[in-house]
Amino acid sequence: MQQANRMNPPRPKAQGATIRADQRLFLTDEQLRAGVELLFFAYRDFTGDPDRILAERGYGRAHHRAIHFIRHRPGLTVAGLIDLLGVTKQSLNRVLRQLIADGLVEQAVGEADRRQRILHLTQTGRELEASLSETQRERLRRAYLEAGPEAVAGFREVLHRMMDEGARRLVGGAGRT
Amino acid sequence: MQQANRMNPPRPKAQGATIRADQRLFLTDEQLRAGVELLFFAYRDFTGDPDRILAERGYGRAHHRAIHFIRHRPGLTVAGLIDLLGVTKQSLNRVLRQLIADGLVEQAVGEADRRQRILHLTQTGRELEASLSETQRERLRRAYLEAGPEAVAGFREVLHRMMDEGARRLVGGAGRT
DNA sequence: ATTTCTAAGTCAACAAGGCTGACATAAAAT
DNA sequence: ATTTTATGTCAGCCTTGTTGACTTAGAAAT
Repeated sequence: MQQANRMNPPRPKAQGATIRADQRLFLTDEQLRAGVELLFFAYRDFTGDPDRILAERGYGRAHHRAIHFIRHRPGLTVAGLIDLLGVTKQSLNRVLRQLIADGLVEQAVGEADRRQRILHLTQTGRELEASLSETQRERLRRAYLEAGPEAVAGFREVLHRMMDEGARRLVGGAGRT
Repeated sequence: MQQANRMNPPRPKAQGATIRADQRLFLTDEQLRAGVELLFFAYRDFTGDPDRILAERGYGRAHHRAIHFIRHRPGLTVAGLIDLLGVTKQSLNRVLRQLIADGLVEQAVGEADRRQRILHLTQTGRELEASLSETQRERLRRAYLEAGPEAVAGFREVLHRMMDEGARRLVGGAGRT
């Protein structure tokens, strides 16, 4: 099951004296395809650790995402969470209802707008969130450490530019750039 | 919480004999958390384009992954695909059966081992695969181009180190970077 | 040659987590 | 007073993952 990947030599061909082929080797279809697979495998392993912890408690990845954002976006409303997750109200409601029933999440009536429900974690919720994100931070920490600051900057740079316009504004949390 | 999540100037700093705290700013919990979110949003947008195309044809992400690997791993067997995807035989079978029925995938009896089924795409299958991966490569190409070769190297480096041992061997197919 | 193991396929049942559509209520906005 | 918005909920559907059980064909081992 080997091979058949490198039979895709750089296409650019010489085109005048402007751009040389070897300057764009990182943009060949083969390089891009490798990036696609890298993302697939890395993301799969990345979500694997918390998935195992969640399964023990009868939760899924959707619960993880919800409590992650509730933890890190103080003052977050239901509509805000829906925007962040990119899911429908009905879909979120199902997991939110569980989390509230289980005492991991609480709601408070919004001060400015009393229709809003401001979400926050309980102590129990914070504990679960911490144990979940710790596994992911640990994985990332190891990768960052091994790769070094320069690589990390590049990692973040590329990921950032991969995002849609809309998403870029959501990244980084509250008082970010 | 007031730092740039994008341009993330590395901290080379002159190091004495010991490691100073500011050399590890890229390893703070806050930086790591930002990385976690970056991955979430980038991956979500990254899979969004093909998802839309797939939906038009009544397929899902599982079909995409299957035809991707069938396309890029010549001689791939069913068991091999199961390993790559990390799903069960039953789960894959459902998807594979559809793809075969719809004439996107064909099977050939293995030469060495006639129990095996060697998977390959038909012309139609190759066309769909191309249109799906083109959207992803295009997104990645833009991000790579904007970020530059150095950043891309870092991107790949970090992703690679995020993977589990087992997955690293599967990446890139053949002779990878 | 017979037994055992393996690759593939299938059926059934279940769960998570997406989706749409329809509707209800309270509070804000007009 | 009316309309719009934020939230919540019911019902039903789909995809894609899971387990468990069982079959068939071919390879391997005894």
